[in-house]
Amino acid sequence: MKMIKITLPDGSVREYSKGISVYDITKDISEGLARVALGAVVNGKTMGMQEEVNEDSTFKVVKFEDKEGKEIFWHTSAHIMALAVQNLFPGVKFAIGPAIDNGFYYDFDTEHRFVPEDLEKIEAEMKKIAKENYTVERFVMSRDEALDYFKKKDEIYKVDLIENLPEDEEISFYKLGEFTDLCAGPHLYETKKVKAVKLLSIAGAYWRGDENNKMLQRIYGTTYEKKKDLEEYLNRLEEAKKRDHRKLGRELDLFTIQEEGPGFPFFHPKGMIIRNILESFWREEHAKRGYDEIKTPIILNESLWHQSGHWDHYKENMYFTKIDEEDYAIKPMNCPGSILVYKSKMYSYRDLPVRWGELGLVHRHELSGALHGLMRVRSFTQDDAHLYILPSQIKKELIDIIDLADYMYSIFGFKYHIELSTRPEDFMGTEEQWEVATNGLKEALEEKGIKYIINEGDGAFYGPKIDFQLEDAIGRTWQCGTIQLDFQMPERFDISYVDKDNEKKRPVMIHRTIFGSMERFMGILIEHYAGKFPVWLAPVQVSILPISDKFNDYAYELKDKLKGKGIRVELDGRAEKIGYKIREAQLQRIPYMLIVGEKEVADNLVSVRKRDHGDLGQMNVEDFISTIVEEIENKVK
RNA sequence: GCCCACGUAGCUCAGAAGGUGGAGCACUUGCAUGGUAAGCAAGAGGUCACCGGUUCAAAUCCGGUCGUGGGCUCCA
Repeated sequence: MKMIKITLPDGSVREYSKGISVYDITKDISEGLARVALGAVVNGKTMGMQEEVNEDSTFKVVKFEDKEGKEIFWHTSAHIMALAVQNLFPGVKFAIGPAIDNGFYYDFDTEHRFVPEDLEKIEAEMKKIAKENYTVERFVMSRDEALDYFKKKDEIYKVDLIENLPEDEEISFYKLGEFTDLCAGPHLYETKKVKAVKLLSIAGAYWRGDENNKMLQRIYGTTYEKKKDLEEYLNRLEEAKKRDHRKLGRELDLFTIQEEGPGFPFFHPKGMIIRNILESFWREEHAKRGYDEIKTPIILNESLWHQSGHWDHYKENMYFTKIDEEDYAIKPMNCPGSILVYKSKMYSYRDLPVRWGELGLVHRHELSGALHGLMRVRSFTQDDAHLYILPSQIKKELIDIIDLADYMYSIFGFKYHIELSTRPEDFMGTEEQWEVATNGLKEALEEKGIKYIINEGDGAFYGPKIDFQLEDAIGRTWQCGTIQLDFQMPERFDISYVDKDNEKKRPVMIHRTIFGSMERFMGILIEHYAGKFPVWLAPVQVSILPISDKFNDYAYELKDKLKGKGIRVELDGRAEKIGYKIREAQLQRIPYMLIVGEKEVADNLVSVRKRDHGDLGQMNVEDFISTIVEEIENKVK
């Protein structure tokens, strides 16, 4: 019998006979461990308890708490759901059913239209299956056997999947009761570990994510080992919903989106305060770093968009109009406008880099189903900038932009991750140019020691890009900042500078944003702060609340004094009780409430109540003013 | 754009097996002048998203359009 060596996390080595199961190894390490283990990471590969180990390996047990454990758990849950659906709705065809971030889904193809009541039925069936404790069996077939098996069952999606698998690999299957699925695994050994089940929603999804394919029905769900953990997760979802920027936007009177303008947001006075502060912050930081600001027209002649390549690559997303008999387009991007400014004169190599910022209003026709509050709109202002630089300046300029973005995000306390998008199918220019540009971005990131994910084929049509992804309240990430390196537009528009040798040469262009769009960034900010904006951003910084309207005179004096210091202050002089006024100010997330009554009037004081700290007691008016002014100036978080 | 669900007062929602619409909050007025998260009372406010069909009668049933939500696709 052949023996293999298994190295445990503590460094100790054990010997077993070849073909031993993950379960038996785990059991041998510790009986107790086998009860909580869901699988193991063996030589870096996650395996289920039923799988066999055949070579010398490092071996680490995984539990539900581990990322790999959740993946196993939810993947099996997807199969349990599939079996439940098969039991309840015979004739359903199965597509794919993976584990995702917080649960799993499975895509089904059936004439039956799933309705919410079905979810309850399926849920009940899943619980039954889990309780009856099926074991999940793994076996392999040859490619031909596998194809034959699914063709007989008319499982067209599985056949499609197998046909796209590499020719020489063995094909693994997992069998759960009467449900046998093509699957790489790994899976739970037995279903009884699944103690809490919740199906969350029904959605449409195209087969293989391609809109030309048939739309399947997807059911999303999640499961847990303990009922308590499921409840906790559902509570978290509820809490997150409370900070949805669309709800807070209305409650705090920041913005609305009306039926008359789907995807075209209306900014209310309080929303504009935040927006204007963000713009001032943006202008200050850019001015410090050698940027100048320009503004270019929203409507420009269609010929410009032919020249830029937008007509060929972006027409579907553009709006058009006519002026007299001429065709015009509403700009979907700011770059061509910026380039026209550049072209209006001659440049020496000494003038470069030229850095021009533009808070540019663009319009893009997004699909109606894609619109989402402020996060996805059809009209938005990009905090754009275009840099015209010498090829030798690429790395330094890229690094400076990365630093600027990092600094600006840090002011808000944002976490983000970076993605690098490479050449799309529909690209302009040559493959060599793309390679140089992509490597430029990679080098800048690597020099900064920043980790990034690569999105193959997701670049803009004119160049590769780095994206900064920020998270919203429920963990969805949104692209905000972007840096794009472009060799195409300079050529298309034949822009140049005069080099030392008196030759005209082509500058390199960088397109970049930090906020991304003012709209999206505000949406993210609202959710990030749950409406509790720090004092420097808060639309109303101080609310003065007289105990009764007898003290309104003092309150008005106080208001003028604060206003004189540039503080955004409101006065609630209504004949209401103090508790009522506090409640309203609190619901409006106003950072400071100043309560004034008989005692304060007598000694020129204010009683300070802070949004998240409650009553701070009495304070001298001047002291309060200097405290808050300092907080504003330092952009205290 | 596609799949599913939804659209009743400014907001949150109830109601309607077809017979001329309801609550709470918000708003207006009156009373109460109250010390750290909702004082009392009265009033005003809706062509039940829009268009069409069925019917003696439609907010309710049917069809379409628009919009919203969750996904897919796409993206700042």
